[in-house]
Amino acid sequence: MNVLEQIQLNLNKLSRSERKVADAILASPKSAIHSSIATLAKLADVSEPTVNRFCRRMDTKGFPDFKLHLAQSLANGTPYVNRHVEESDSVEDYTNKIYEATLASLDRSRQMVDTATINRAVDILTQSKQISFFGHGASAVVAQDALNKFFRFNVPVQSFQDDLMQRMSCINSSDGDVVILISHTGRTKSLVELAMIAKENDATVIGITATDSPLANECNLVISTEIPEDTDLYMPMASRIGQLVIIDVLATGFTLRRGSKFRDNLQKVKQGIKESRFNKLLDK
Amino acid sequence: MNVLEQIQLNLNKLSRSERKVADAILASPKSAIHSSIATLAKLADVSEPTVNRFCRRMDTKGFPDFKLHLAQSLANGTPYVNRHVEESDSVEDYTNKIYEATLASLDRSRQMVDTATINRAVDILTQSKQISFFGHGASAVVAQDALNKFFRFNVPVQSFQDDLMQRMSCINSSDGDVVILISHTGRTKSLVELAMIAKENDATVIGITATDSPLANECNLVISTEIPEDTDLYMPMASRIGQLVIIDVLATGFTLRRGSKFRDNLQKVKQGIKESRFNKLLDK
DNA sequence: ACTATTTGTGTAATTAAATTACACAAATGT
DNA sequence: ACATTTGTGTAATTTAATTACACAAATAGT
Repeated sequence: MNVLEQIQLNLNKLSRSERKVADAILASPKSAIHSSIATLAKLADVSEPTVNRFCRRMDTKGFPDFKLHLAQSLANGTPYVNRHVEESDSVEDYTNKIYEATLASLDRSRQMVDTATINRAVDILTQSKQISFFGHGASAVVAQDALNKFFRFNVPVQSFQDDLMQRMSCINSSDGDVVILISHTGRTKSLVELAMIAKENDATVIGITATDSPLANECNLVISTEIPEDTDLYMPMASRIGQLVIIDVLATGFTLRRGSKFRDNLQKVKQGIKESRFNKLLDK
Repeated sequence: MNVLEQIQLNLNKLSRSERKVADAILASPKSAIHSSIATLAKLADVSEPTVNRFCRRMDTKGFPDFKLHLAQSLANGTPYVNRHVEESDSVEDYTNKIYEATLASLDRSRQMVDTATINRAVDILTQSKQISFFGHGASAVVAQDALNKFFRFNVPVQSFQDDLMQRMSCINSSDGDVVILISHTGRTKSLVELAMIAKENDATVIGITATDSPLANECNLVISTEIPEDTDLYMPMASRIGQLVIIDVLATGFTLRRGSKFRDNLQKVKQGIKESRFNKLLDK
């Protein structure tokens, strides 16, 4: 796959002239991708066909194709890595680290997301009488965001931050109601209790939480979010970003499932908001 | 840097024929890097020079150079391109599109973030008597999240969703107070008014909003978030994710600046939360 | 509304690049 | 030492990319 590794690997299987080509490329791969076969041949002190043969030997179709592969190998420079913020970090340092950590976390959750579960959740949501979103702390924010999104759809939806309100809501829930519980760790006691109460009252409980957590075990359906080893002191919780995107996905699936009549409504809401804004054409 | 983003960005600045080329490439970037200028021209139904001109417009030296850049863009795992959600999309389709759109948006804002401004904002925050976070709709969620974060630091911080409360708070603000206003478009009337009120009362106003917007013009300091072309019906607002990360960065900068005594406090808060959770060792 | 100018687009010619064919040289094996 | 394989370069050929130019469309200015 990776051409640079490929070169490295077959280095001693090459002939003398081809070896010269390999050395020239390895010495400065960045400049190699911008040279023509002629300049590279000159640089390696071999003939042009030799360079071409070398490329073929590296399992590429020819010199241009080889350059393409080489470019791709070089591009995989910075895979989003979780580097922790340190006390001595400059603004640039910690800003970059936080962005990278967030990107890494999102990328990981993208790879982990189970679309079958998503689909099942959308199923349940579209058939529900009422939807409730509950969470605490950072997850309360996510619940609030979800409320915001689903509220536009003109469906019965609610979200409370207050524990008592949450409990009352769950106690009053019944068959056809959906309760979505959001928790990063899945260990928040009150949320686990909410799940139990809601289930007792025949509501469907969906958890956006860590797999195999106490909360997950009480849910009818779990959209699992990966939980990183241990969040250190400075690092902000990237997890809530992942939760938000899952809300986005659910909301989108919901809209698509509900059909066209529904989307007219969405458009109407968007239009309605416009009046509270400065017109784009008028300013300046 | 990234050619795919470059294409996406200049999409509406292209002529009709060049747009066809852009569409053809975006439709299948992987196959594009393996085609010659002739096949690509045929695919896009334009002439070869048009393809070449398109490449030049994307700040590359020519077609081969363009392919090189494209290859590099593709190599970074996945092409984070904003492909719009369509009615016919499957679960996998829209899930992927949303994740990619979010990742793309985050990646872009990472490149655009101005650390000097961040530093300035952290300066102001650390020296403030009180911090207020205000926003509406999706941005209210971000304000809430910010409250959540800064509250842990044991500094005077507040956030209201209610417009009247926000106004009263700004009216009562004074020198040394910081008001952080969050708005995606920067055109929300009430927020612009808040900025004016707060400024009149000598508070420092920081905006997390679009550059050159009415709101931005009223702020003492603007942390600018890019504003994408036009958000379509299905696509969720990836912008709030970017805003959240900026909050993360500010909070981190704030902690680092405040020194070690401060961080003990953070640890204490983290410890305090633990009691509301199921112990990791006890369950199962 | 018509003309001038700019801007965009394709055809054909040109140039540059890469590949192939072939010949010779070096190395290896008999 | 000779035959055969393998490697390498020169020159020819092919292919791809670019440039030059002409025409068409759109825009702006009488």
